[in-house]
Amino acid sequence: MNRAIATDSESTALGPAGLGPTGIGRPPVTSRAELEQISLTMFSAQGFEVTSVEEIAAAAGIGRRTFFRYFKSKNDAIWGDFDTQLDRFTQWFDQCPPEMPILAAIQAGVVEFNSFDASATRLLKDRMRIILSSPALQAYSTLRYGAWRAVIVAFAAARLGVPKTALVPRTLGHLALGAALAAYEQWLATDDTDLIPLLQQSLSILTAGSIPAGP
Amino acid sequence: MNRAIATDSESTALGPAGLGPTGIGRPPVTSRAELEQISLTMFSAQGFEVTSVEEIAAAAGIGRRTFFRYFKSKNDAIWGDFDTQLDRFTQWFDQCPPEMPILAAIQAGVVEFNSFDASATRLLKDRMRIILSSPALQAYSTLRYGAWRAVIVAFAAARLGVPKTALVPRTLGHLALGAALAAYEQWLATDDTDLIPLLQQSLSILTAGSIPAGP
DNA sequence: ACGATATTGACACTCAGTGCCGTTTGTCAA
DNA sequence: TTGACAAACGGCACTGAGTGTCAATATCGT
Repeated sequence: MNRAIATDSESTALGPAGLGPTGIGRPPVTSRAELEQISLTMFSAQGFEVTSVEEIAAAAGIGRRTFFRYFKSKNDAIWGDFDTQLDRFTQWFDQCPPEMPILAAIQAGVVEFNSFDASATRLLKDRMRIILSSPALQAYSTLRYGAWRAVIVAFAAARLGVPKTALVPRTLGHLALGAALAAYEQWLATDDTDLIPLLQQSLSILTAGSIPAGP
Repeated sequence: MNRAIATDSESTALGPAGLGPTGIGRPPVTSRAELEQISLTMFSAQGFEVTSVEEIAAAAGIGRRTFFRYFKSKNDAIWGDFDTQLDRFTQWFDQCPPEMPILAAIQAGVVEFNSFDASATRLLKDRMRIILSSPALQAYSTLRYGAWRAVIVAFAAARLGVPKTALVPRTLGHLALGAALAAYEQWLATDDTDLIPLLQQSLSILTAGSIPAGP
């Protein structure tokens, strides 16, 4: 008990991401990135549920116990530098011109957040595929997305001059996330489709406030 | 692996909800409803995480193994007759007049879904409070809400004459859920506030396509 | 009373996650 | 070079969720 709902940024921030601040002490034998790489590969190859932490640790040449020093849970192994991405997300809104309408800003921010080069996009797709293929990961993603929503909520609250706990910013956070998730699902369901246009469309339903013309 | 994403309606539907179809065989020693009642009480009193299944089983006078015959997981113990509620949800949309605009229908359907008498409303609030206070339950709720979204997606797809896998219905499902979740959170965060007006407001952002006037 | 039937609960097992603690491996200062 | 120090490592033991198996138990119909 006593765990805050959205305060899990410490979960990934802590632990030996690279090494300790000074170069003192025994150096880490691996890195978060390397473990993530190995985990991702194994999850893709044989599935998330059937891949045990013990297997991953063995493949990485470390002890099971050590794995949990790099990641708070097996679920975390797939989220990479999500917190860093969130910082980028926050900064975008910080630098967003005040004259841009709030809904337009949210739409642009979300699109920007998901704009990567081809290789990073491929990696994102692999990640999302694994997440959506595993109920456990899908469930866990909700907690991660809570922090994502918080970025939007903070922006909207500031723009509207209301507390972050007000209904409107809270709702905008959920709506933006919903639109993004719909785009993700669609992206994964169809081959050779670009994510960005899908995001534009799903967010447009929100920002334009209308449903595109029928078939 | 090989588990469908949204196909978990069997999870609660199976198991001895009351007793077997015929009255033959050893009768169940308890019921899903009774176990849910006990679980809810204990979760409220001491918290979800610290309450073990063993404790619940002991309090109910059954074996730990038996608990898992009534509920697929500890998480499930709190969701009551959610599947039945979903049937009600589906039926509402089935009987929704075709001339009602799709967004208005979604708004009305979601409001209707959450309209209970005072006692059921209190129960719902207790449930939601527990869910939002536990990261594990909050995460798990995503899977349950997947079935909820599917109802909206099916309705929207039928109305729009597009497959259920199309982007627009999918997005509407996520957006409606997002609005509902925002209303729930707000409802729990403030005392003596009615859920329905909050739902109206959050859904209005979606259906009216505009943000209410500032402070 | 007997057989068919369905629930129960005990046992054993896997796996995620955690606390504890001694060991290893590096850096820095004397 | 040596020794103190700091940090990561990994083994061990433990809790708790979830599952497979199987004998015991309780009810109904004949």
